[in-house]
Amino acid sequence: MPKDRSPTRIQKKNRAAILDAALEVFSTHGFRGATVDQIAGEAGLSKPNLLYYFPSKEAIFTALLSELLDTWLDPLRELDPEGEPLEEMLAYVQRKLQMSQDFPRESRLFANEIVQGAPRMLEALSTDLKQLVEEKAAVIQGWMDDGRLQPSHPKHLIFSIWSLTQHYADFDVQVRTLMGEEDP
Amino acid sequence: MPKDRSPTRIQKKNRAAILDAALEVFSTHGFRGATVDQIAGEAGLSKPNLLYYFPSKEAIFTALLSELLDTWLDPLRELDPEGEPLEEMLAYVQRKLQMSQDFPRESRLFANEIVQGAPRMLEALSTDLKQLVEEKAAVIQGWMDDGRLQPSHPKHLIFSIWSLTQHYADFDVQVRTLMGEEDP
DNA sequence: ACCGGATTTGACCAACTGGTCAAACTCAAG
DNA sequence: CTTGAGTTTGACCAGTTGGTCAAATCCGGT
Repeated sequence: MPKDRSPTRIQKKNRAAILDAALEVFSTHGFRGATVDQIAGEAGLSKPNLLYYFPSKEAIFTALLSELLDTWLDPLRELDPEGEPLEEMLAYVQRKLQMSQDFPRESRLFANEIVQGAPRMLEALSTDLKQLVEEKAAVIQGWMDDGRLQPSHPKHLIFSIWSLTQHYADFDVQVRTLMGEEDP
Repeated sequence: MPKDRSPTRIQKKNRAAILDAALEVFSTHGFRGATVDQIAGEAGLSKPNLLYYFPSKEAIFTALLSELLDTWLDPLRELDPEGEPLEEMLAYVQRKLQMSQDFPRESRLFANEIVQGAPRMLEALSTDLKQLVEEKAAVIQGWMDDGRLQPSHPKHLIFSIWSLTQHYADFDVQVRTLMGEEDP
């Protein structure tokens, strides 16, 4: 256990390597499907060495989640209540799409976890995510009430954006298989 | 190993129970996350007893897949090349939505597998599914060429239908968490 | 060069997991 | 009731996995 006083150069490097490796492994095998050995190998460390930096597999996963959630929610967070409604919505879709394209592993990590009932993410979902969605859904509802945006159900509108933008990252294999080797 | 001559009453009952239990467990934990003991317990059998009916965990999964794939593809299969384009597309969405609502476990089973790279499904994807999609995409393309349907990319249109209709089944926990306890 | 904390590792463990097997039990047909 | 195939189970095994630990090694500051 390293002292909690200002992380060493080595600590910073290894922690980062571990989290990156964990993202890679967790996102392709899910929590249970991933093994500590696999993550350690991917990070270029031995298993005991990895467990010197994180007390448990669970801890790695948790650390990874909290590190990623903020980034993941940024596109929605940037939705500006003062902006032009349609413009804002289209820009949001754009950002979300970009996010899925740039960070497919993150997308799959969340997908994996949520499909399986989000046993290790429920708290984050019902606090951080819920609060943000509640807030932004209210903004969208306001736009609809003002007649500045086609009326529909704000939350379901958000869900439809999520499903569409994340589909190509989460179901990448399926898309790739069915599209053959054509251009995007 | 039961003789392959006409299954017994008990064989039929137990095989069905096992497949149902397997669907339940595999769909919520993924292949690796599921344990044979769990499935056996859910089916009301002991582990060795379950393995008397199926030679391995892998075999259960495979049997489940081939049993389910046909049903799962039915909605698309029913798309009628002779029908009225827009009507047919809307009816397809309707059927697919109904399917996700009636069989969320099946949806999650596939989602789980595909998100993880479909290691045990690639063959089915690249043969059965690919053939069907190829065929129906051609039909849709025909409709578009004839100007009877808004032009777009048929396969991507299909993907968007899939992503939307399956989202509520696959990400059920997230939807439920964010919607609170409101009515659908 | 030396020291003490930081880092790394090989050996090890207990729990779990997929799977086996022979023995026991059930059940339908004669 | 007997019989033999069909069914069930307790005991067991080997491989994997998350995690521990003491000993060894490395590294930065003096």
